[in-house]
Amino acid sequence: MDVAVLAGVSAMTVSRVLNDPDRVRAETRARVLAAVRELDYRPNQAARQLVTGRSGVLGVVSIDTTLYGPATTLYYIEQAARNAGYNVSIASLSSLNRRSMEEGVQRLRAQAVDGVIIVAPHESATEGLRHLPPEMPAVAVDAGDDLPVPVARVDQRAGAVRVTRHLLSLGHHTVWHVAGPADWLDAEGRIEGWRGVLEEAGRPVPGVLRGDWSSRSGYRLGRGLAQEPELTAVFVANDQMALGVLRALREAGRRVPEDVSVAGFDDIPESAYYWPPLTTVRQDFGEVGRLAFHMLLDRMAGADPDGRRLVEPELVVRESTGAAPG
Amino acid sequence: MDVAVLAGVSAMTVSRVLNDPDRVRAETRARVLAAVRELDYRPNQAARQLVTGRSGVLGVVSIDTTLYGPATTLYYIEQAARNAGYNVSIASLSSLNRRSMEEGVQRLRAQAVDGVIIVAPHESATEGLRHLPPEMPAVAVDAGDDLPVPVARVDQRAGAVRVTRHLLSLGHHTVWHVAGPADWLDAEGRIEGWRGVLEEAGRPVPGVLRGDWSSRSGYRLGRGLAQEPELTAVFVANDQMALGVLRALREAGRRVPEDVSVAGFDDIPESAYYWPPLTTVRQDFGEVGRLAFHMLLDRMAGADPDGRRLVEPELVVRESTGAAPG
DNA sequence: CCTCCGCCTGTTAGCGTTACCGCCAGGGGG
DNA sequence: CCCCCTGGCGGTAACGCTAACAGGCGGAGG
Repeated sequence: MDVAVLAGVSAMTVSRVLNDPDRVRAETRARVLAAVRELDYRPNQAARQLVTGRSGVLGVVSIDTTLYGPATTLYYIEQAARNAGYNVSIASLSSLNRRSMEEGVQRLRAQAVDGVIIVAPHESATEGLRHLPPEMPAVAVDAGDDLPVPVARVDQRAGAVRVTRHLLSLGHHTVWHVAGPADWLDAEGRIEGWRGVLEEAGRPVPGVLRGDWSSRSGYRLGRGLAQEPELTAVFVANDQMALGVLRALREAGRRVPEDVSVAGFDDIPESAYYWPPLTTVRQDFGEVGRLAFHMLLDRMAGADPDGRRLVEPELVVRESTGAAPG
Repeated sequence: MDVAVLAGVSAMTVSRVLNDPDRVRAETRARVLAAVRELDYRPNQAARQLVTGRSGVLGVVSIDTTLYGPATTLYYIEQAARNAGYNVSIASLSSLNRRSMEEGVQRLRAQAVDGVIIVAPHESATEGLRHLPPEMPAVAVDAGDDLPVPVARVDQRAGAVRVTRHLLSLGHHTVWHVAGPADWLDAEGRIEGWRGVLEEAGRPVPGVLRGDWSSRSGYRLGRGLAQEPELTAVFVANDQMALGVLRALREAGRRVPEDVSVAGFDDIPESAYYWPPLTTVRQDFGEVGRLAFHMLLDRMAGADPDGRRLVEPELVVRESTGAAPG
């Protein structure tokens, strides 16, 4: 090791200076650090990992990171990880099924990551965990509560409850719901919250319409909704689909919010500029990402594998919801 | 090595089976593979890297991966990398400046990645490259042409030319432009294309308005635009800002496209559902991502460091642009 | 029958770092 | 005055893998 020679010490001392500076005399330390700078020395991570067993890399396996939610969560995980000195390796899933989830997890495993965060509001998350060795620290984001690992998630049900109550309080007799795909847990959570409020209030519960989160599907379902004479309020499971619904209603001549109130979910940055500006439920993806990372850190330090943390969503009332007509 | 013992061969033979299967007799190979499966053996990447010098990990340093363009590019880079057996480590930049760019690059360097892709349509990309050792294979996405590495990018200027010509062909006397931030190269490219067409046609060139890519900034600038009596056509540098402009114009009572034509850039999935559906320029971020990865692969194989690949954007005409009034 | 060559497999060494133990010097207590 | 203990540092081995070379064995050619 050149640095050791230049500083006139042994390789071991250089190692100590870099890993446990206090155990070396200040003067020696200074000499070593000078040599490090002089030679622009960078420790070889592979060699370090070989002996310590730690890589300093975390793995994130996530569904389509093109979507706003996952992308934002990933972004904040990465930020938090960086601040704690970790690097982040990603495995994006193109399709959501057991096989691709397993493949993603295996890939990160092969890379010898120190821990794994699974961002998959989907039942396949369970599958991913099955393929993780039991001793591998893991955390799930937006997953179900029945997993054997800590879970950080937004309280989808609470958000749906708030927005549905908001609509009822405006005098609407009932509220329709455009939901996300069936196997997505947050889609289910939003349905449960919505249905719960309607049942509790003794209101009729219209059939659930299933979209795929895209504006396109929102538009398609919105055209159907526009034919419902009774319709005065819709809760759409995300803002992109809500955009499609808004357009379908307008094309059918139904005014928002005068004839029909529309609410979304997520509060993506654009929704405040929709026409009309969208009432929605803000999910703090940043908070979820940070939380997930810190839970993983705790887990790596040997903490309780059963932690669950809920992030409260927030109702954001804009102009797409209003008093029931008539 | 347990696998070697179980298969009754040496460690070396196991290594050969895994890396260069043809060099080992079929029968032996089968016995080794059986042992590998039996013990669920996974090679230690750190040890392999220590001796081969290759990690099988690529680094991507990117601006805010929350934005649609970077997120999509990253997604496709990751897909392409996975198919080629590489893992991807990310360094997202929270702010775009030399320091954070340098920090991101250094972090990936410390992790000993085999190659780096810089996704930064920004002058700071140059800075990032300066901190890369010359022998480190690198590729830049959407960067300038003056970099000493291969560049994959969408031809921003061509896109701007097409959309501006489209607007002039509809009879508009001139076209206003809401641009992106000053130090973003693609913002500059779009300005150049737009200005070039106007100058070539001998039309007046209105002053450039500067947004920050957000709908919010589009709305703010749109309110100003709505006061311009001469205004009949606007080319907005991305779809999110265009959404803000649409809303500002509508609020001011100026109809789109009857009074004012509005065009965007990017063709994000939602723009087809704006009101009215947005005429825009489609950038194939997927193609750019795949291209960037394959250029990096070539570069790692020792290919020409001066490759440049342009992806052609495509004009998508929808309903937000129409014939000039009067 | 011997030799040479090519195929297959084994042996040895080393990648760069850290864990573990041991050595040495100096200070405090017996 | 000697011994032990502590702080600071060095030596050695080991982490798991593969590059490079070595060697055995069977078949082809002389």
